[in-house]
Amino acid sequence: MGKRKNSEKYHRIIEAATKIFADKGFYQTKISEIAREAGVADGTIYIYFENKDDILISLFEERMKEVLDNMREQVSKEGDPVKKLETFALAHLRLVEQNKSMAEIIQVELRQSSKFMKEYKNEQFLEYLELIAEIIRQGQRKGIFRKDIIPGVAKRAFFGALDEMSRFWVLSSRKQYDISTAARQISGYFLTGIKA
Amino acid sequence: MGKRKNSEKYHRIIEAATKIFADKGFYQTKISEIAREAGVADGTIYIYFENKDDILISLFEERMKEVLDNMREQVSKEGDPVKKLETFALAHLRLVEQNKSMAEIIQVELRQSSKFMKEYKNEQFLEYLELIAEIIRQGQRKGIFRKDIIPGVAKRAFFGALDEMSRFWVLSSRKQYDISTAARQISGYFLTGIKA
DNA sequence: AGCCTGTGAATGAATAGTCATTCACCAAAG
DNA sequence: CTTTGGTGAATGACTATTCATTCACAGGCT
Repeated sequence: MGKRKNSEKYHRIIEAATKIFADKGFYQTKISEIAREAGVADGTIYIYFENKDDILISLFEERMKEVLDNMREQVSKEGDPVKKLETFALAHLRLVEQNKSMAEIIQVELRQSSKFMKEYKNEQFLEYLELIAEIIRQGQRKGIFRKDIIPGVAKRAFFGALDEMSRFWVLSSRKQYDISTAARQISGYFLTGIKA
Repeated sequence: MGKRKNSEKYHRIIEAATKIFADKGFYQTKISEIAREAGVADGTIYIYFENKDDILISLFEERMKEVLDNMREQVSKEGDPVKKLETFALAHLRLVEQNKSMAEIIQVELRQSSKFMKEYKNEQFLEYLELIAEIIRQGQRKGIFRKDIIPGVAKRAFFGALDEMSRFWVLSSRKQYDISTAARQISGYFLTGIKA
């Protein structure tokens, strides 16, 4: 059954689950609801996924890989570490904007995942963070960023700032600030703060 | 039953729940486990709380009020907005350090709250954020912080940076950086970034 | 072409287990 | 004897998961 992941139904289910998980939360979501949304029978879901957890995990991996690749590419287009960070911020927030459901899941459900799937290490996410650390290290090597900045701390601070902004975005209905303004502000003062 | 909240058992249950929610997550936690941990019968819990959700909500309100008051006091001791923010960062991270279980719950479960308790607005938390915004506004009035900073964005960025740092703290067992170093770094570059 | 048959995807009703919540009963205190 | 706080086994609702059955189709046979 190597074709499971290529199947159209596999993707229909993932999409349905993304929508409903984001809407009601993982535990609140019934398999039968996902099935209805995807237009398949309850049982069909178990042809494509091992269990409910597996849907959530698959959904991440499917999407995060994509996001990570995309981000890597965008960042690598820029040579200057300062520009790289600006690009990262903007791209991150744009991604959230364009993909609200997925963002909600990452915001809320993934946070839980470390609990209910102790064994599941979210490699992709760690790599995503590492991307930031790498940019910072590069900037330090070039003498653009202060040497006393600890990349392991800074990457989290930068990501955290963006992430908190996204949370606000995702959870509030009316958008008070537009996304590029927010991105500019965040990368703006962050950069000023770490520049040599 | 006006004495419910003063009762010793009430607090024992809250404490037990805090510990177990943090450990396994809200949905994973059985009432019977909380009861066992608190050393009471299952039914007793329903004398002190309406239902499972109510335990979580009470647990927050009980604790957040305390935290908020404490933070307000510490911050108000400082006159200078720069110092206020530094104090805030350090106090926040210390709080996390001293209260790992509660921090985990805020990290993970509170994020969900808007899902599973639609009606529950977390006022206290919003006030906590507003505390940061207020400091920033004050700094702007005094001409210490740049006028083009949007307090509503900056408060989230600052909190987000701290929060992401805490997450790292809470979820990782070995502490790579000590807390005051992290606090100094974060408030450090944040401040540099927003100073006039 | 028409017929038969093996295959496996898909179905959804039935199962099986889990747990929040209740409540009939207890014991201590007054 | 009555009240009160407490108990924990029993209840009942809820749902993830299973599995016997259906169905559509491919391709071999006459």
